[in-house]
Amino acid sequence: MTLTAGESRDAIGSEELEVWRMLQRAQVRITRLLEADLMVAHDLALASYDVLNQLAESPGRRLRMNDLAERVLLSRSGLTRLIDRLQRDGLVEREACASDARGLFAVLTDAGADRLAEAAPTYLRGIRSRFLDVFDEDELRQCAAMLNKLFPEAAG
Amino acid sequence: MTLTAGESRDAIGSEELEVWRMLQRAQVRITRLLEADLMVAHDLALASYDVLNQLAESPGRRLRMNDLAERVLLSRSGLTRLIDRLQRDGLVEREACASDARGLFAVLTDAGADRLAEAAPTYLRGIRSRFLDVFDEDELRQCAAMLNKLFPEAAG
DNA sequence: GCTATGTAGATGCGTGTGCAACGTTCTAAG
DNA sequence: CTTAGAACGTTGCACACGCATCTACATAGC
Repeated sequence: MTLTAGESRDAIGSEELEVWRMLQRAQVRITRLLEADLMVAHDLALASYDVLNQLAESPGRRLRMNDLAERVLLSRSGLTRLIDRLQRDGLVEREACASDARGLFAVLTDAGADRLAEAAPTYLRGIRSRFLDVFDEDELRQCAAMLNKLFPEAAG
Repeated sequence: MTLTAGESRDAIGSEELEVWRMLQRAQVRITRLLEADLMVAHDLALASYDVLNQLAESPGRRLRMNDLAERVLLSRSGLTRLIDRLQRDGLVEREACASDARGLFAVLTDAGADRLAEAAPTYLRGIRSRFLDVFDEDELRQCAAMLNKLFPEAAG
């Protein structure tokens, strides 16, 4: 590290830091593998899958742009473009919001639901083989507990 | 989910899937917080920090472009541009490789080392407060063990 | 020595992202 | 009713990334 000064107490045990770095690496690598799976098998980016999935899980297969952006961890502008693409491909439609003229719903089309249903097995198989299958039940429980400590508010 | 067919056994317990999704969210959100910290305090992107850090940890403060790209999870082309920027800012230099005329070393400059030393406390404080401090020793050990199961080869 | 195959790094191109700014609509204060 | 401020979604812009391609060099086979 070659830290010069001011690190009297910040000289964290490298092992602890290493945990974070390994987590980073693991998450990035698995995510890329999942995305590659989806791309070759279904020509679907992971972000697109997430959007379709979120919509499918929502009542009326629809979500306000803003809510959707939060759930898929995208900026509003990023989601605008992504929905543009999905709409161009017929997987999603925009629909006006009756109660708020500023708002728009992103709505999953039948084609979008079909596409999601096609891709879901690939996605699930990927997560299973690359993540879930590696651990036993206790470990997954431990993991879930730790994640809940990290983000208590994300318990939805 | 509205899965249609072919999912006889793929109907994973939603809880298991949720573990992966929470991990994804946690990792992305923490990473963005760390990056924001570095940007406002030191005008340094996280990828740049990682590069400087990797170089600082390497013998002779230097690494071949290829090796470096692997360690920071970047494509070769991505690293080429990033090193371009860091070189423009005087934090890194390119140096020919004696034993292989194709090869280049990315070498950390003194200015780069200084910049890293400035930013390190911010980075460490961020990881500590947003990740390490949330857990006790046992949990971190558990976490490390699980990560080693995920990527046995990444035990460096 | 000469050719074929492979590797290191750089570059053209297309794509996807976030930030800042904008128009529109909602809400609150007077 | 009018007006100030906030919220929703889109757009202009710049930037960072990966893929495919390219050049230069290395290595193996003959």
